[in-house]
Amino acid sequence: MTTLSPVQQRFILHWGEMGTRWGINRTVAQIHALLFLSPTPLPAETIAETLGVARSNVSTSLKELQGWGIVKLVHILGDKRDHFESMKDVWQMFRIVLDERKRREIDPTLAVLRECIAEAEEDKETDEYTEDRLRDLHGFFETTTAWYAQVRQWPSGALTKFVKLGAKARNLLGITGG
Amino acid sequence: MTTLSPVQQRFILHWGEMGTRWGINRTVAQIHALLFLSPTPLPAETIAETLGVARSNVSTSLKELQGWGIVKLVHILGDKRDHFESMKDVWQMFRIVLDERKRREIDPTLAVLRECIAEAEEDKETDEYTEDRLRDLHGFFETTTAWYAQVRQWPSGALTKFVKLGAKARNLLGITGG
DNA sequence: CAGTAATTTCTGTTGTAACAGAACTGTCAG
DNA sequence: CTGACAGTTCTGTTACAACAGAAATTACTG
Repeated sequence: MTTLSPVQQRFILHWGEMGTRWGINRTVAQIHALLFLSPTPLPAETIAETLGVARSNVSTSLKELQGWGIVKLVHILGDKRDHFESMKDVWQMFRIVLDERKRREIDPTLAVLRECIAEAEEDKETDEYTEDRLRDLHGFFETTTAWYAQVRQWPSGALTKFVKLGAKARNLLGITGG
Repeated sequence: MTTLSPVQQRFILHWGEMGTRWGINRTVAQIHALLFLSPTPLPAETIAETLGVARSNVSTSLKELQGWGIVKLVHILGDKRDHFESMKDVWQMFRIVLDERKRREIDPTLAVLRECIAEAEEDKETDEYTEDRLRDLHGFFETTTAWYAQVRQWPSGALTKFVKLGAKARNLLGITGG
């Protein structure tokens, strides 16, 4: 894996690019892509060589990926170096990422909204219009997170079944109008 | 609106912070927050003063927001300046943002994956393992986007109903096992 | 057809995250 | 205890997006 095939290279570069668009460090995303494609766990040194980045950079990025919980440190018999492997189950991987982003970003946002609304209720320096908009937003996040909490428990095959049901799904649920 | 209440200020700052975490420019997000809270459309000049950023920066950011389709240029009778207003329907707003991100990021990713898989099938320099992983990923994005295409058509109230159904929903849909 | 106000585009600056390389720490073998 | 290697942390550099201010453009108005 020290040298990459054109296909591997293309995917890793694209994955890095996508990372930046979603607020993920490019190198972090590239390392994740590399590990995701690798059939075996890789040591940090190999990752650095393959991607052409500094060893120190790899160390930091791996810490980040472990923090997300999608990369794990493993040991290989007869090799004292740390090796790293990516989670391979795509569904579980994205579930973890979504959970984590909810925890890091959505939950704090909900907290801020609640506090803002509470404060706006008291001192009437903040106009009513602002309060209404914040309530809307709060309601939106409340509903969508509750909805996600439910869907995330579906087995991965369930989404496929749901898709196949098509428009029938809404009828089955009795969800009709606005 | 030239001067902000503490609540408004807090929300705008937080929204800007959240923006950066999701790959949205801080100022762009702040302007969006300001317009979202504003009961009336605002001219660029006012936005610049209120947020304390350069007029030119506001101009660029407003273009960006209009590009996303969540801010519109409007005119006020008797005022020749351009005014700007944010979409207020939170559900529609996020639907638009999701659509746009799908178009800009998910669709190109699907294209890359398809091309990578096609190329991997031909020249066997790329090992089979890589091909399998790319297929997994492609399947994942295919399913989730098809699923989103369906859910996005639900009226906003439908999600609330779905949440209230709780675990019953899966039974109604006949979605049982993995 | 000036002259003014509004807006956009251009250009140089700045702040910050990402980074490389060095220094440091820890671990193990002999 | 010493040397070699793996891994982490620190420090200075770099690259780039974000930005302010100036210049240019556009749209009116009298």
